[in-house]
Amino acid sequence: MRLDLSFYQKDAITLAQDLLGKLLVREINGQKIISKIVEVEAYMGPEDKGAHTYNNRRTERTEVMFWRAGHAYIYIIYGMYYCLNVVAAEEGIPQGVLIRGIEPIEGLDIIKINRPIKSRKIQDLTNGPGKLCQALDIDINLRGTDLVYGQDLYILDHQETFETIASKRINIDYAEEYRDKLWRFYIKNNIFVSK
DNA sequence: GGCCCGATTTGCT
DNA sequence: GCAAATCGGGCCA
Repeated sequence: MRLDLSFYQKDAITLAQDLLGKLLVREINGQKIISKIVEVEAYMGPEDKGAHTYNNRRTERTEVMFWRAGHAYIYIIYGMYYCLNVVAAEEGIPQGVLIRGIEPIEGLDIIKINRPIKSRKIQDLTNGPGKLCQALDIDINLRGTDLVYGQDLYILDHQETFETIASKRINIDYAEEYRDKLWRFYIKNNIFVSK
């Protein structure tokens, strides 16, 4: 069953943990790629010095973060990769959850076409925020996609038991006291968690 | 208009 | 382990 609006209407730290183990679905021309979310990071809006929306910075890029929860905040990083985030909290509060790692469940053939790599390790297909966007053919055209009511990208509920690990977020050394917050969460021992 | 830098990945040493 | 790749966003002039 698809997650409804109320699922997303919570703070990003809680949403991040709740998203672990859920199934991310990408539909392209009627074809489905289904994957399990195994690694996430929370970005806590105006007060979080590690977030794009620190101090309520509202620009063309960050605009979607201020929208109603359940939209896709997508941005370009290093001029060549995309990152996917799920907007959290209430409208006007720019919090979101970065998806950093997913485990392919269905549509692995499509993933391999979207992301040709030399490595024969299957986890190298989707164990990173830029990698998984390439694998799912997610780019700037999907910015602002509605995960609650749209068809291109959405998330299904899924029950499963696992152990969650909390750690520091990756590559935000500039975030001062927010650098050491344990706002990265991942499923213990899952090989699709980034390194 | 110009400059600096990044919520990353890859390939080479 | 480390630096290159590569370019739009943000900010200041």
